[in-house]
Amino acid sequence: MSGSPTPEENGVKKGPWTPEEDRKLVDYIEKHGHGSWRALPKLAGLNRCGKSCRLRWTNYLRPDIKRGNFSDQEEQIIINLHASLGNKWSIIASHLPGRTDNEIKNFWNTHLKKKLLQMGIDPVTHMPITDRHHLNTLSNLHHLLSLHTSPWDNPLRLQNDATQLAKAQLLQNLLQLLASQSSLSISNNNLFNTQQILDLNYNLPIGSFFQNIPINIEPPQGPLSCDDYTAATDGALGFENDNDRIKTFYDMNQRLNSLPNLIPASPECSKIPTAIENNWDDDLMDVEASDSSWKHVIE
DNA sequence: AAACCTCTCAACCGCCACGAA
DNA sequence: ATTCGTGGCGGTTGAGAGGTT
Repeated sequence: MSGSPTPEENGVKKGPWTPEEDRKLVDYIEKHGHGSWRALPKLAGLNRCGKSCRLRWTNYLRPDIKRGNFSDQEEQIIINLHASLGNKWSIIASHLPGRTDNEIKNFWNTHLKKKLLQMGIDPVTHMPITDRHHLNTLSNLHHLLSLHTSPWDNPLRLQNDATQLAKAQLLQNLLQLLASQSSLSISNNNLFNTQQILDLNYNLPIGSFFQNIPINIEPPQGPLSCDDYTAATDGALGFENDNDRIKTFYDMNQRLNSLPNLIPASPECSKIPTAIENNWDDDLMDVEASDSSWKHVIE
């Protein structure tokens, strides 16, 4: 509080609050409201600075504060909001009734940050960590894929979008890594396969993760246009309307295409070795067997 | 049992934004 | 336009609880 005397200068108490102090603060606020925080301590008979009183009330004593562990749903909301807002704890807290910014900040720093790192996701950018150290453990991928929720029928679709995007990008980066390490070039056809893998991991009809393209049609030969999406959006996937769906697909594709170019320079480069192609078709499409298949492909 | 280490989270600190004078 | 008072925010700290050696 700039301009205000510091607690030391005033000789006011610092440190943990006693039950007696809590009672005084609650009693006063229940009877009179907090009014001016600066004036409150004196009026309530507390040897504390106003700032300390305000923090104690907003972070701990307020009657509407929710106690206990964060639910999975709350966790997802925090992760998603953090992805778009960054460390705007107070705004994030406003989306979680009963949770304080301080509590969310602590939860982020002590749990979620570590969790994302373990999953191979940078907690700052929310993008997959692409260095070898993180990519060389299949568990990162397994962690992501094992989340295994179907976003389309989930009311928290927005929250899941961030996770989906992260998954898609990790897969994309994995493909890139494969391409760079084994002279294997990745074409859009492979990207199409990536989409199929995601569809299967979400238990969606083939082609549904990014778009509702029937399995029997030719994979697109270039970045998908808005018209492609429009044409592919027959059949509901759970979006409120086609605009939402198109926007989401378009955004995802744009982000995927913003990564370094994966398109081979010559047609022969785009040919995948048969063994690997078979793995795409047979093993990687099999959700149950996907762990060993991924390991096989990486090896 | 004791020493040490790690983790959690309440509380503090410094800075900033904003409104009033 | 400037200063001052206040509330609010985000980063950081440190006490204490719990776990490990």
